[in-house]
Amino acid sequence: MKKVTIKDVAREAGVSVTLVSFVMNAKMGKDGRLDCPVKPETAARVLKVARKLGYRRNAAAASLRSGRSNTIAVIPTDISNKFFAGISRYIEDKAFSYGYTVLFGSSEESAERLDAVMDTVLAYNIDGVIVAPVQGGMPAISKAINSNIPVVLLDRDMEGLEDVGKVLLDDVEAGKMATNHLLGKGYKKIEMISYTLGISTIKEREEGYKVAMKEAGFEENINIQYTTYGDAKADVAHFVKDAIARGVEALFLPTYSVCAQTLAVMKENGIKTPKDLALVGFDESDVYSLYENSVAHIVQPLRELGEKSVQVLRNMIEKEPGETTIILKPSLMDGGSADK
Amino acid sequence: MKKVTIKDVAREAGVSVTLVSFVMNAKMGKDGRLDCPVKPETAARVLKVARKLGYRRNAAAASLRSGRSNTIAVIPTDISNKFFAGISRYIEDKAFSYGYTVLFGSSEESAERLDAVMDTVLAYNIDGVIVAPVQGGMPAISKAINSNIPVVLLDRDMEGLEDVGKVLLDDVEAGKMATNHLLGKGYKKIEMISYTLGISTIKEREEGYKVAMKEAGFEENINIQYTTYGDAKADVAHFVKDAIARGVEALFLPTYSVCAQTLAVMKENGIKTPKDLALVGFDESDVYSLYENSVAHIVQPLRELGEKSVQVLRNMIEKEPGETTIILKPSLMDGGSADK
DNA sequence: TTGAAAGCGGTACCAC
DNA sequence: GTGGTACCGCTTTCAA
Repeated sequence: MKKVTIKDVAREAGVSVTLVSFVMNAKMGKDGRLDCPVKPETAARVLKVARKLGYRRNAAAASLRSGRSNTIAVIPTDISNKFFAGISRYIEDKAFSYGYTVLFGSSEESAERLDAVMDTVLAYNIDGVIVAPVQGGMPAISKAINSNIPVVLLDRDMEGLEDVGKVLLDDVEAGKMATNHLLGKGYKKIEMISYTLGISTIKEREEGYKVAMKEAGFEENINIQYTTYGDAKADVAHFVKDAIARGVEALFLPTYSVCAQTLAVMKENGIKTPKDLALVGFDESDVYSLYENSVAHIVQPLRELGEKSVQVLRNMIEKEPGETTIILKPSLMDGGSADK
Repeated sequence: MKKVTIKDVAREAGVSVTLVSFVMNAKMGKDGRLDCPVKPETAARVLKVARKLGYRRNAAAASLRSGRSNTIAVIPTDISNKFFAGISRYIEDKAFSYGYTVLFGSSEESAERLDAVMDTVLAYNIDGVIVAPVQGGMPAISKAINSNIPVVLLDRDMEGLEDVGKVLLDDVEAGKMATNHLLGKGYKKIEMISYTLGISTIKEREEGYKVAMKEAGFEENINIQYTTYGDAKADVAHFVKDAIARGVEALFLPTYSVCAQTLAVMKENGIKTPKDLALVGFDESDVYSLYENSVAHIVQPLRELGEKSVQVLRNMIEKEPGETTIILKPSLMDGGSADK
């Protein structure tokens, strides 16, 4: 079986290529099954021939001619991260329902990689991009905007970009929620271990923590320890031991990875939660329920984040009016690690 | 900034489009930096103009004309699975080093979805496909083969497919290894909880388990409980309690998901490992090290699996000779769950 | 309803 | 070394 083109179908069906093109692109209205200016019988015949010959549209040709590809790109920072892996599914489903194909490319939390992926993606005549910005990723994202490709920022905000859509979590609220949960249980010496990643998300979670502590009258207890993405292991071990020594009662860990690191350190050193140290983590993972004492954590509305980002992008692509910035609310999943 | 084409560059640089095409496609040899029949000064000028104008090759046009896209597709069964997420990175890196772009599309363990992804992928003039077969996925995979697109089966074998490359784990060996590890510790009543997924991988792990048990003289202890992918939770709870009641000493869990389910059941019911039940799991996860008593597990050589699959695919695409079936060896990561 | 023909932006082949 | 030009397969006027 070799490449079957629209011409082959046209010849075999005894019609022009135009007709075949019409038929192949016809979405069927909810009534019977047509919507194009082609006689039903002709359409049926074309369809039959196409199927018989195993015709498959050449996306490259279609995209070249029409300038559209019905394809959107999604660039998460780490595809193996449960947060993005979960969101990906919702994005795919929603995109599919709009007739878009989705291409994934991970930036691995690197601006250079983001730039490379963006180049590839732009070369493919993509209709729009959903991207989670990384530190220093501004130029790469600007490229898309300058090429007139609609961009939606997902999960992380980035200032100074014009005409971009945004679908974010209310991270300040998330920080407050986690902190208030611990405060509500009666903990007072609550601290954070955070990343120097320089992304909006984490900064706002820190902000929420601070606000909640202030409001509760424990401003003097506010303390955030910073580590670096990638080699956090040693730092975290040090922080945790130090915290215990200083009588810290609880920690808010604003990402899954820093939480996993912390749990590892605690396990190695026989530090029990919540007895020795109460915890609230972030995002979902099997680890939270399987850990000795299940871990309380902030949950993001993955489905909504995924679906909304596609919706916003679609509106931008089709130039339809609609919300362009959407902020969603987190929720808290309780667990033994926050008990008192 | 609007679309800049090769023509714009040609005009601006005062050369023909042919020259621009040459220059844009020139890979630089390790010496200075050319490899094409273009005078260096001309090449430099073209390059400068291209950069100034912000030229970006239109992949659709290139692919349409040349019939190649320098793009390969990877279709795992579940992108959020640590196994595939890990492999993806190695695939991307290796593919990149060969000058390929990678497109991902998950089949979600569904033949229908695999078919849809395959259609999309074939429409894109893809040069080759790396796919993890799902049950009933034969027709979808045949499509690619019939379209003369090279196919490499990753992780799972599927019989009756001609001219496909294969990069697999020695799953019989993995089953033996896990079982022998437990036998070596002195366990005798060793059983398995497995899936009725109907994929080669799991069947062979079962085979390895049986062989090892037989060789050790415990043939009469061989017992495999089967559950179904998706709704294993209740089954597993039942199996585990039943196993305990029957005096089973150890379980070999041949996938991450069945292992995670088992751990959840054990935690809920206060069943301790290895005291009440010894375990050997499969694949990697943070869970294994963070679980109360760390979990011994079989590890697959992700890097090799990923790199080899790209290599095999490349050889097939370029019609270069080389191994077309590669079987890699697993290893075992010990953990407290297998102690005695 | 239908069809002819003009490109979309590159690449490949050939001539100079 | 360099340039001219016929396509790749499809969509999209425009006319019939």
